[in-house]
Amino acid sequence: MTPAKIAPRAQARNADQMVELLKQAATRQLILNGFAGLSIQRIVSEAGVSKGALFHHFPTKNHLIAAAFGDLLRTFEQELSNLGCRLRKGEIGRTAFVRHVVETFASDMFIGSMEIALAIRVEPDLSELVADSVNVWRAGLNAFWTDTFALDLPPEEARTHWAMASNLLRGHAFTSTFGVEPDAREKFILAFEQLILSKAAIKKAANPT
Amino acid sequence: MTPAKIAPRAQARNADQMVELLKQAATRQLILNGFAGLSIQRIVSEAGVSKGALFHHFPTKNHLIAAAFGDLLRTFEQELSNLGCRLRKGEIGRTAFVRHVVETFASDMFIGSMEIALAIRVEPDLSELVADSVNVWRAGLNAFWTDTFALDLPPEEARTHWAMASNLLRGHAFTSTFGVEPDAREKFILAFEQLILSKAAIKKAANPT
DNA sequence: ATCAACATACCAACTGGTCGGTTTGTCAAG
DNA sequence: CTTGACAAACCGACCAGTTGGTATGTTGAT
Repeated sequence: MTPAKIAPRAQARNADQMVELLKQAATRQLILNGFAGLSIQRIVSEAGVSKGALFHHFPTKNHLIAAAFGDLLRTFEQELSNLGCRLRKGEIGRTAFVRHVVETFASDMFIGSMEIALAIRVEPDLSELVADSVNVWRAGLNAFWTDTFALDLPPEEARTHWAMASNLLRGHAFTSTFGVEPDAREKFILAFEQLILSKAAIKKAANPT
Repeated sequence: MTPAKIAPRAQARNADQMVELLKQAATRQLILNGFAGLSIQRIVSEAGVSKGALFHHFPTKNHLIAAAFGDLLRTFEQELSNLGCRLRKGEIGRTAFVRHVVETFASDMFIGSMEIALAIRVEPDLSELVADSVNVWRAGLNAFWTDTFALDLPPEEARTHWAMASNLLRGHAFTSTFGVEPDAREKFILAFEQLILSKAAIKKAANPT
C-alpha cells in the first residue's frame, strides 16, 4: 500500500462565509498596511485560505477591494443612523452624540476607507466598481443629518450646511492620523457642536421607547 | 580602429538640478498614479535618468518621497501666504481669496499630498522622515490664518476656529476627488466665507503697495 | 589622478493573476 | 441506503512582470 500521506487541507464549503472572511481580512490588512500595502498574498494569509479560493469568488483584486469598501460605507452609515436614533430618543445628549460621530469618522476603518477613496481617482476600474456604494453612502450621509436635525434654512442651503458638517468631520479625521493634542478632540467636539448644530433642532423620535 | 559605437548616454553633472528633477518627477507620478502606483521605475522614466542616479542622491525610496512631500507642503504654504498678502493689500476681495484658497486645497498636488499623509500612518520610516516638514506646515498653516485675520476670541478658541477652517478645506478637497456638482464649489465658497470668516477682520498690510 | 555623479546589469522577493488537480455537497437513480 | 455524476468550492504550483534595491563600471569636472 502507498504510505500514508499528509491529508490535504480540508476545504470548507460555505461560499457566503468565505466571501465574508475575505472581505474582513482585506479590511484588517487595509488598516494594518494601508492601501499601498494591500496585497492578495497578505489578504489570503490573513484569511487563512488560498489564492484560488479568493479568485474563485472575486474575479480581480479590485472586485474584492470594492466589496470590502462597500461594506465599510454601509457600516458607517448604519453606525451614524443608530447614533441619530439614540439622540432623537433622548438616550444620549447632543455633546455625546457629536463625540460618537467624531469617533466614527476618526476610526481606523474610516481612515482606511479614506485611503481607498483617494486612490480611486487614479484607478478607473476600481472607481467604476464602487460608484453605486459611494452614491448610496453620500445619500445616506445627507439623510443622517436631515433625519436627525431640523434646520430653518431653504433646502439648498441646508444641504450645503450638512455637506459642510460632513467635510469638517472628514477633515478632522484626516488630521487625526498624525495624532491630536490631548484635548484637541474635545475642543473640536465643542466647536463643531457650536458651529454646526447650534441652530439645528433635534427631531423627536416618532415612537420613543 | 574599433567601429563607432553608440555613444553612452551623456551624464549631466549638476546635483542640485538632478535632485530637483527627481522630486518633480516623483510629484508628477504621484498625481498621475497615486501613492500606491508610485514606483522607482516610474519616477526614473518620468525624469529620464537612471536608477543609479536616483539612489546616488536618495538612500531609499522613502527619502525621495519625503523630500518631494516636504516641497509640496512648502509650496502650499507659500501659495496660501501669498493669497493672504494679496487680500490684506486689497488686491483681491474676500470671496476671491476664499475661492483661491479652496482651489489650492482641491488641487491635484494637494490631493496627492493627502494620499501620502494618509499612507504615513502605516509607514514609520516615512513618518519619521517627514515629521519636521509636517510640523512646519502645521505651524505655517495656522500662521496663515492668524496673519491674515483678526478674530475677537481667546487664543485657544481662535486656534480651534482656524483648525476648523483648515479641516473644512481638507474635507472639501477630499470630497472633490469624486467630482463636485457644477455649483457645489461656489456654494461651498460662500458657506465657508459665512461660517468661518463672517466674524473675522482682515488685517491691513503694513505697507500697502 | 580623484571622486562625485551617473548608467546599466543583476538580484531576491513580491505582484496579480492562471491553471490543473482535489475536495465537498447535492441530487438522482437503482 | 448506496453509488455515481456533477459542479461549485478550494488548493497550491506555476507564470510573467515588477519591485526596491545592489554592485560594478563609466563619465565628467576639478
